[in-house]
Amino acid sequence: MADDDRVFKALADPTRRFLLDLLFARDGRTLTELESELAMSRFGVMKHLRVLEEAGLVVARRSGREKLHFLNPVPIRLIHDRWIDKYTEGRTSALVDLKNELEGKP
Amino acid sequence: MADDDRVFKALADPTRRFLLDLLFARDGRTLTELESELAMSRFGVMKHLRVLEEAGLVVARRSGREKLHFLNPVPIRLIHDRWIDKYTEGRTSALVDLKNELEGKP
DNA sequence: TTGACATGTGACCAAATGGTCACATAAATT
DNA sequence: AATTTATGTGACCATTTGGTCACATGTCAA
Repeated sequence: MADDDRVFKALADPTRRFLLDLLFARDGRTLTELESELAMSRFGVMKHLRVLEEAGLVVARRSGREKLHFLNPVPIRLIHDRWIDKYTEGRTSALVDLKNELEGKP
Repeated sequence: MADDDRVFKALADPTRRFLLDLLFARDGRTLTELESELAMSRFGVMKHLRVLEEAGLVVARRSGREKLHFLNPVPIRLIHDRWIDKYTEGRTSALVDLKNELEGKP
């Protein structure tokens, strides 16, 4: 499976996106801590985290008997740049407006 | 299922992303035309197009015996703005640099 | 060192997904 | 009118997915 496909598939599940949101709010959480935020058994969360790890969206480090999970936004940036950007171009943003104004364009 | 979840799930399949790419390159194609670009039966393509339609990524219009398919990038923009943007911020772009410079920030 | 705690593995299961086919209908062509 | 062309529906099937559980291992604390 291609890298970006793994990322898209990892993002396709709402539980996994919620896990990313949790890690975005605060990094370095343990499995049990993440489990406590979800209405799901520890094993379900483990599987989801594994999918996220294989997509490179989460990086984990073992510390004693705990496993600490960290968010890695790089894959999201990659699919953004290589794929999504193409479909979201063409909108004038405030910044682009500013730039055009400075350059004397209408 | 929530709207953005439908979009993420629709984007999770490489065949469907390829269909979007085809429609991005040229709009208004018929089912048979799209089928001819894929190593898959017409029925498989129909199912994928249906998923894309239900996510709002493709809009179709019947014309005689043909069905014309059009790309609608709005849902991609929405998940971009509401979700992906959050993870892709923090990169200094040329435009942000310019804005900061104008405002006298370092 | 004994027990509690944190994580891991493999079996297992139901439901969703991705795909095919037989058949059907509607529209254009000849 | 007869035929071809374009699309639609429902049954069907294999595989993947999302989830549980029993059990096992490693690590910290009393």
